[in-house]
Amino acid sequence: MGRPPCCDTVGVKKGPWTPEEDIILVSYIQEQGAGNWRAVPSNTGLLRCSKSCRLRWTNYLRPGIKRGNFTEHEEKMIIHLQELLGNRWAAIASYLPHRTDNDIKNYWNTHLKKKLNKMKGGDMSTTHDGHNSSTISKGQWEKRLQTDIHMAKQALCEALCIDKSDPKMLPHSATYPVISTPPTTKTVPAANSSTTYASSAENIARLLENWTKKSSNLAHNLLSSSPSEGTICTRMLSFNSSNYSDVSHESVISAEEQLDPQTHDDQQETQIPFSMLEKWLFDDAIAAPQGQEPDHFMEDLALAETTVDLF
DNA sequence: AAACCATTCAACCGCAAAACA
DNA sequence: TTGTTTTGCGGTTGAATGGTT
Repeated sequence: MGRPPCCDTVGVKKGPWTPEEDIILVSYIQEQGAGNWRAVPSNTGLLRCSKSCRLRWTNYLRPGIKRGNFTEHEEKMIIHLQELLGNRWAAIASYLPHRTDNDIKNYWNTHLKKKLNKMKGGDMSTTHDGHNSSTISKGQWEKRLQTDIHMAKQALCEALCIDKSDPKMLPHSATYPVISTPPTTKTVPAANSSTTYASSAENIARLLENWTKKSSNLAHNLLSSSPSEGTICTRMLSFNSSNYSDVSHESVISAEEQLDPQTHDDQQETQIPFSMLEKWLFDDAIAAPQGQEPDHFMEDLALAETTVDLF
């Protein structure tokens, strides 16, 4: 007997999510907070398994997600971090705010891998992830371990900072892993959800645009049908008034600044160590020839750690 | 215009770790 | 301590789309 499926396959819908489903999910998370995914399908009536709901939220609907158009800046970071951490996309994503691990993974597989192949003259005698598995050095494993420890420390530090600060900041902090914060998607309180919801609306606004074009009648029906549905659509459409054809980092931040400038200030504060890491990444990318390990990595991390200690 | 091929990316699957009872 | 449930992660797939012949 094989492993049982993660959820009943009978009556479970698969494939692309519809805007209607997105609205239901976003609305539910706004009310209940992210977490307890097991309960989401039954509580929302969505014919999706819990995994699918979580994935849709974390990779697409979650607020603050920046999609497509990777900058050269981000590209270099990914290449560098991949070199250090391997295919640990979640860890890499923690260094790139507003990017999901899935997005980074896709970008790596579709763009960067080829790019590096070309740069190395097609000489890829390494494994699929660019590492030679048989010759991976002990030092590299140590560095990985050190990085993990460092990340854990920072996560703890941030958690302690949050405890001290306004509890309302928690959802925002949990949503934006400004620096190596492990995803903290455990049950997020519904409080302060207006900020997160606004960004969620931005994320699905583009879908809604097409959707309303296709079925303007349906949108109208939603507005005028049940009170709850009407509320959902009214909320969505109210956000639709702003221009977010391209949900860039800047636009997300500025939109949130308008809603809650304090949160942005806090975010900037916690970004200090991240900027240092970035500096290291780019300094090193420029200084070091391809494939060379940065010797001063741990030094700089230690320096960053000192900065974190200031909290 | 149609067929074919390549690319992209959202979503699924299976496993492992974490959380819980 | 152990067994079960839930969550998170990385690899993979396949539909959609765009480009080429």
